[in-house]
Order: sequence, then structure tokens, then C-alpha cells
Amino acid sequence: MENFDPALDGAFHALADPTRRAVLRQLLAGPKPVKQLAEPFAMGLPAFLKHLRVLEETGLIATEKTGRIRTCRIEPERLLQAESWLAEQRAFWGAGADRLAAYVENHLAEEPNP
Amino acid sequence: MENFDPALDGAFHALADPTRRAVLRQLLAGPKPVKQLAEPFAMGLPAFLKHLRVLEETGLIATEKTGRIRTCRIEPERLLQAESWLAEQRAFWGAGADRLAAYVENHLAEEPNP
DNA sequence: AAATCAGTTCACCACTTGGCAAACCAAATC
DNA sequence: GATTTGGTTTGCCAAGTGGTGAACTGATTT
Repeated sequence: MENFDPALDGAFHALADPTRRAVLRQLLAGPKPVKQLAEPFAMGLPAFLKHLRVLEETGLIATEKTGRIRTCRIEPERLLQAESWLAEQRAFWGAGADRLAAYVENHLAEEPNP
Repeated sequence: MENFDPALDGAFHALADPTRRAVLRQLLAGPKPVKQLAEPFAMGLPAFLKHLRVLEETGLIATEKTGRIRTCRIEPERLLQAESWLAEQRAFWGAGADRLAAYVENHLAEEPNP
């Protein structure tokens, strides 16, 4: 029932950028320092740091600075929250019988694009 | 490996707005005309139509106009695509053993002795 | 035919986003 | 102690977003 959940807003907004999704992908393999994370992207560090800050403020990653390097690690809770919202919606449109019938009628006759 | 998928960009961007998420919730119960969809929200129709267009261009909903009323219905494919991306990431960070250990250490008060 | 109703379009506005360059700070390194 | 290295801050800019009000179109009702 939490339609106005700011955490969801932030999580989906953060995920809407390919750079940020790629950062999350990199962090799946384990924590990494900022510069190593930034390497694959064709942009300056300031721009990249903005993306990191978005991810951190949203709670999708956490960072810690030791010495002069800042290490980033993934923070799975928000990711799980976003996924569970989507799963909840899916469960819902699976629930209505007529809704399901309409879906079948409209989509099963054609070839869906994967 | 499709990090630069514009469809995902659009889907997550569309989901980042509470109004649009609420519209999707309403449509889970079945197709609805525009005005009925717009009723719960404290905004004019032009602003609401912009949200609907975002949802439609992203492929999250489909609309059809008969007479003077436009009926909207949900289009589950994009939703599934977004959810499966998240599920994929979750599967990944479940894969790394040290990553999993760090997660347990940081978030669970239990002892993960395998 | 006139009035209403459901959308639509248009012009405009405040605010955010995503990028840049340049200067700056602190920690390693030479 | 001078220099590189990793990160940060500060302005700045073009483009996009989310909203408004007013005018308009076309279908329905009276």
C-alpha cells in the first residue's frame, strides 16, 4: 500500500541510468575503489562521482574511505525492496481471472519479443 | 550483459515516479479510462497525460481510443524485464562466497558457519 | 443546435540531471 | 620536501522533468 515510498522513488531513479546499473554489476564481484570502478566509462571523475553519490544516497551502495582511496560495496536491501515491489505487482496481475484471460487473449496469439 | 539497454532505462525511469507506480497499481485490477485513472491524483489532466505518455512510450501500458474515451491497460512484458534484471543481479551477489559472507557479517546477527 | 464531457495541444515556468573544466586537498611515493 | 595519485569541490551549461493555465477538438447528451 506504500505508493508514496521515497525509497522506491530513489531506487528506481538510480537504476534508470545505464552507468549506475553497470556500477552495480561491477560491485557484484566484490568491493572496489572509485578509480577502478570509473575506468570503463568515458567520463570524468566528477561526473562519475555524482553517479556514485546518487547510488549512495539511495542506499544502493555504501562507501568507506581509508587513507586516500574510497572503497564502494553493494548494499542489497534497496535492490531487494525494488524487486519485491515488482514481484508484488506481478502477483497481482496474475490474480484477477478476467485480467489473466485478457492477457492471454491479447498476447498469446502473437510472438512476444524477448 | 546488456548494460546499455534503453528499454531498461525507460522502465526504471517510469517506475521512479509514485504517480506512475500508482497508475500501474490501478491498472492491475483491469483496464480503465483516463479520467477514472486520473481521479485520485491532485493534478490537472495535462500533467497526468504526460505521465500516461511516459508509461505508454516505455511500453508499460497500452492505450486504445474508442469514441471519446481512451482506455488504458497494463502491458506486463516490460515489468517482467525489469524484475528479471533485478533477479539476475540478486543471483549474482548470491554467487560470490566472500560477498555472501560480507553480507551476512554486516546484516545478520547470526553465525554463518558452513 | 447547444451544452457538456473526455481528451488534447500549446506556451510557459521552476527545478533537476548529466556532463564538463579547473582549481583544490590530502595521502603516498620518490 | 617535491611530485604524483586519488578524490573532492566549485562553477557552469544544455537538456530533460513535472507541473500550471488557457485554448481547442471531437464525441455525446439534452
